[in-house]
Amino acid sequence: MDLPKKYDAHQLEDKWSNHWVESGSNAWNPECSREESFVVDTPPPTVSGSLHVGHIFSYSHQDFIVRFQRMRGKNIFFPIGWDDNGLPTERRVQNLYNVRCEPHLHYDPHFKGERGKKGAPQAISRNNFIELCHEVTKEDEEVFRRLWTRLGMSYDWDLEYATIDDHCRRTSQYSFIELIKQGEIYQDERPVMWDVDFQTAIAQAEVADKERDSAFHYLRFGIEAADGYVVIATTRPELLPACVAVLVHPEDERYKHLVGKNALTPLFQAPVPIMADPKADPEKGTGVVMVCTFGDQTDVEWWQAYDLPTRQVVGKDGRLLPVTFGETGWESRDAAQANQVYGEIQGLPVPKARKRLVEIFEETGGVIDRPSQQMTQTVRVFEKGDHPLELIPARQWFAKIMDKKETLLGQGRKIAWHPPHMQLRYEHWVEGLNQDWCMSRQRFFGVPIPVWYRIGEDGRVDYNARILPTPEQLPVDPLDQAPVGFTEEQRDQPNGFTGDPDVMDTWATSSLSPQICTNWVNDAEQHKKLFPMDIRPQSHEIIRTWAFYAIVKAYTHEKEIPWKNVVISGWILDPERKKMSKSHGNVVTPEPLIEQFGADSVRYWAARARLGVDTAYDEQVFRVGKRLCTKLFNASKFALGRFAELDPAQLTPDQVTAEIDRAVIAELRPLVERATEAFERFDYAQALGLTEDFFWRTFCDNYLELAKPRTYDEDLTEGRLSAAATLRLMHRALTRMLAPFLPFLTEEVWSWAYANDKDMNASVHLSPWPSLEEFAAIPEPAATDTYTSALAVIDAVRKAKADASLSMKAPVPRVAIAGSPQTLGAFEAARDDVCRMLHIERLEVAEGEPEEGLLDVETSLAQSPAEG
RNA sequence: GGGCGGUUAGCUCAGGUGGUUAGAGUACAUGCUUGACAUGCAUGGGGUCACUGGUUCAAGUCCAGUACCGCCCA
Repeated sequence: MDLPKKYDAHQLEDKWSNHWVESGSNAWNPECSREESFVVDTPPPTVSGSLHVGHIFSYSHQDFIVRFQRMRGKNIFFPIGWDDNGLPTERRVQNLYNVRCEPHLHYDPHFKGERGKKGAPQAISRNNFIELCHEVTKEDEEVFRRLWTRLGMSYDWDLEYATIDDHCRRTSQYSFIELIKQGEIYQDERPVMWDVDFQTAIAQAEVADKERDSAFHYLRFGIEAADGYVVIATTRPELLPACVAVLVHPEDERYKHLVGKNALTPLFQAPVPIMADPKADPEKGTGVVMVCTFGDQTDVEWWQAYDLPTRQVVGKDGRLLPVTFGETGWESRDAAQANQVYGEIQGLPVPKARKRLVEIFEETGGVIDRPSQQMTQTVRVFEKGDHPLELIPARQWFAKIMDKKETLLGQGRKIAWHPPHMQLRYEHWVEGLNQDWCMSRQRFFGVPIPVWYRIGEDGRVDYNARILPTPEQLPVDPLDQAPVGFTEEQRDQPNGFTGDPDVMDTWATSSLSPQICTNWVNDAEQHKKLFPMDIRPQSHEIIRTWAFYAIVKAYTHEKEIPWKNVVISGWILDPERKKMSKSHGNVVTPEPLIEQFGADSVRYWAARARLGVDTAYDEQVFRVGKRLCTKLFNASKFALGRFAELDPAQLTPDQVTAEIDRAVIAELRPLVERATEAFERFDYAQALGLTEDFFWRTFCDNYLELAKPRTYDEDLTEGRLSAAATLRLMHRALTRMLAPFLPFLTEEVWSWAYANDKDMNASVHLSPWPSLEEFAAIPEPAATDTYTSALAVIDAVRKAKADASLSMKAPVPRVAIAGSPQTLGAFEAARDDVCRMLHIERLEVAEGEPEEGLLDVETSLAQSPAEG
């Protein structure tokens, strides 16, 4: 066989990725039993998100594990999906096409999106908008598909899914309806965390804390029917018109006498009760707190506890709503002044309203008690948004989770987490839950909430009169389809129906990836067979979302865990150890790296990082990967060349007769054991490290050099046969052990020599992972120190040559070694090979006590290199 | 404020159940065109294992605390 002259990564990538697709080597076989299968639940990446090296980092980790399991003979279930519904896609579409979704508009069948359009955003209908979203996700998916293929990810592409496709919508809606029927999902109108930019409710899991510059403003509240005032410190003065009560601590002597009286809000002159509550912190601010509709979660609690009135001033768009003081619910002792002041801030966005109101405070005497105090404050922000969240009452769907914290902790403990401390992250999240999962989103591109409502005779929606679709109707869009028994003409009419306008939280769908992949709704038998899955690989920032919600769903539907193992990848950090993200502007895009170093080298880089450990981005590592590839390429060509003329049928374990060959096989055994053990623990990095080190040091630098002279014997001596058999067996094992990491190159090398072996497969990736049984026919060496004593002499002579600035092939007239009889006996088996390798002309052996190490080695070199 | 993880050579990282002189790669220095590989080979210099205590015959490793970095949650 003519082997390629130089290592060309890209040529191999094209060749083999096409070949794998054609041969179907990654296909899952539905006929195999569960015990023979390895079932993987892969994270569907957000396709519209920015793609950077962090993605290929953690996705490669899955593939290392999967490829190992495949070689262990497992029937691999390895699907891939795309998470394309939700805000990121909508935002991308808005920016790309400069459009805005207006749900009240009618669908325009002739509308065509145009990219990069200037001017004011064009308003388009919901369905036109959704069409554009589909268009964009199609393209984005293609980018990912190409990247994963280039990287050699061994997905079964027949199992591909997208969270917006029919199957996922159907599964997600099916789950939703089932949970409504079980009472696990309910609808309620209550204050929810609301993003004023996207104008949607969000869930606790999507909240991020951000530090902001803020200030305490000290305001004087009057006391009704009394002299004096109390001072309240607040960071949200714009909520003053929404004030409904004032609280002090019951034990606070300063204010005890005021409890039961009314305070009067400054400027608005609204009488509000002064009450005592132990949650009012005497240490915070002045010890007096104003309760508003709604400043924070505690306001909501007080509002509920004391049945306080609601004075909503912040609207869903984040601007101050029109209100009239003096009307019922908006009592004021001076409505004219209140309305005049409020008129100044009505309609303004919250930050501007705050600024303006503070100006009015300053202009008006007797309001400000003392200068405001600058501070930094932690505010809650939607993780994908910019402005602080508001608490706004709205009708939403919720999944019950607060009632099953203990149960969910128990479910988490049934799962093995890798590394184990990641389970704590899950536990802490569950323990810290403070509200049910808000599942509905006021968005457009997502899985619709599959519910209609009856409309009464009076034209009002009766939210208690729900109409649910039948399973056969799914997936359904209640805004486009009428429920059974109704016609489209009855939509939004008295005695008719209306569709729920909302979509689900994207996690409501992706939390079902185990059910989606195993075909829970359509094929109960297959689902039963694959569920729970074996592993869930993912990174740690989505423990609270993807992992958590999946555990919730698996429990509520089947009282089961979704997978037996969760395998957590770390992050790639930038060299300053900051998280890589588009907003930080520190992302590295993967394509140029694959161009420059090749896919195998990029995979090598990913494989070097241990599970769960955040790793600084270091481009050096790609170069190291490339060097390993080049080394494997060259060493393979050479090693194979050493036995190419021999019939592989001759190179069997029983031909390994030389002691030194048996000794090196004895070195290989623990490697196989340890690497296998590491891989079984999902510690691919350890497996790679051990294998790489052995391949380079033991195999290339030492054994290959040691055995080389024998392989050049002209006759087919026993020694030559033994060396050839050892080389072949060892190289065949090492190639397989590197295959999960370097799938392209190892497949190429495999095709040169081993594809036709009877006990192997044509593809290295379907060949068995090396085992000790493979070498069982090779006896252990008679002495334990044959290899190590050879190494001691090799090291010493090499050092002597290096110190003398001699070439490694320079002849050595004399070497004298001294050691124990046992060591010398062990060395005897390596003597010929060592002498031939190092060009030692005379080797003298003497018994003695070595000063250090196994042997004393004295090397006599030629007087000068010139004469030598 | 609570929790989790980290701190080992200039850099990136390994270091099962404590046990000779703490490792690898890279970078650096020197030499070597070795019967495959100069994208290589050989040799070498380079460490107060963050710090302070403690347990122990023995601590990078176990315990307590401190500092700094990162993350998660208030």
